[in-house]
Amino acid sequence: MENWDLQAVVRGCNTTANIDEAMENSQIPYCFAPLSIEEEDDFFHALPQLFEATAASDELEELYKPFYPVLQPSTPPIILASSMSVPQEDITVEVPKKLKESSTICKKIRKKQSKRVVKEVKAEDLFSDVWAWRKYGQKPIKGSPYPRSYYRCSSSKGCSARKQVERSCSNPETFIITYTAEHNHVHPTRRNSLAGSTRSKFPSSKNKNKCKSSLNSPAMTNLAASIEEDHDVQSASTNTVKEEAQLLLEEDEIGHENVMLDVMLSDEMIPSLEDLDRELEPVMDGWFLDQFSDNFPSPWFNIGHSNTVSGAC
DNA sequence: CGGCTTTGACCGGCGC
DNA sequence: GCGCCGGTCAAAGCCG
Repeated sequence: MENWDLQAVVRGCNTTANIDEAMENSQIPYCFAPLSIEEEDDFFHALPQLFEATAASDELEELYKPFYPVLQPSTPPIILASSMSVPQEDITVEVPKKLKESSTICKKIRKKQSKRVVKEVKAEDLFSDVWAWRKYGQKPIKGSPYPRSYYRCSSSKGCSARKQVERSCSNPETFIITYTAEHNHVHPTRRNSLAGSTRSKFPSSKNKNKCKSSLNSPAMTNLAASIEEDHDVQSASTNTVKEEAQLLLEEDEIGHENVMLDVMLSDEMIPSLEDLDRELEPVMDGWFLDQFSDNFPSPWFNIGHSNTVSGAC
């Protein structure tokens, strides 16, 4: 184990405090009482921000559990509304007798239970993920014009963590990420090999591949892939590259505070802002340079609009 | 060579 | 029982 991890774990406890503080600042009410499944559902929909914080605290709790007795003697773990991380056995115990009598309902509950964490993020936040994900499937979803992509954690073999990425129907600018299961390992110090991660969907275009190669983060590649998928579906989109670039710029300015809060509260910030910043700095520097320099279209935009824009890198 | 994406096939749950 | 649908598998091919 590297020093990074140890420091990260120590600082991670401060992250919990950050969440605490951030939630206070955002005037999001704590909810200490456990909620019913239906209440949870409503609660999560009503308070997506808190939902994200919940996801973060869930993983934090798991991650730092071994250190609780030492590091949190006076600050008990925050009990948030979500109890979704409770193991299945525990859930079975908590299910009312009436529900137990109905296997169908139980199954429905379990199915509901399996969808643990749902996040709604903007496109630019899709890449802010310290985990390495491997795409293992994609399916068109009935009722949705956008396909759903299935990813499993490739940071560690045997990790059952999964996520589904789907563009929001109501707000196509955002993506709905559904996390299922939990990581059975700590955050990776490095992501997995990038080999193959830059494969183009359009083998005929070598230029596009080269553009993709400039993305040295698999998460960036995932984002690119998602956007690419979306643009496959939305081939009739009338937005030009610059229009979308402007849109992203505006979103970034307008939603800057919200994005920052989201980032602080999300699990991507484990183990700490500083550590992640250190890791992502070279990546992000290059990315933002590409993204917002005058030299449009950047590689990122080329990827996003590979169907509508000829490669120019 | 290992790990990635892509994509058709397969499987299980669910409703009719 | 049948068909639909969502989720997963696995082969093929690509990339560093």
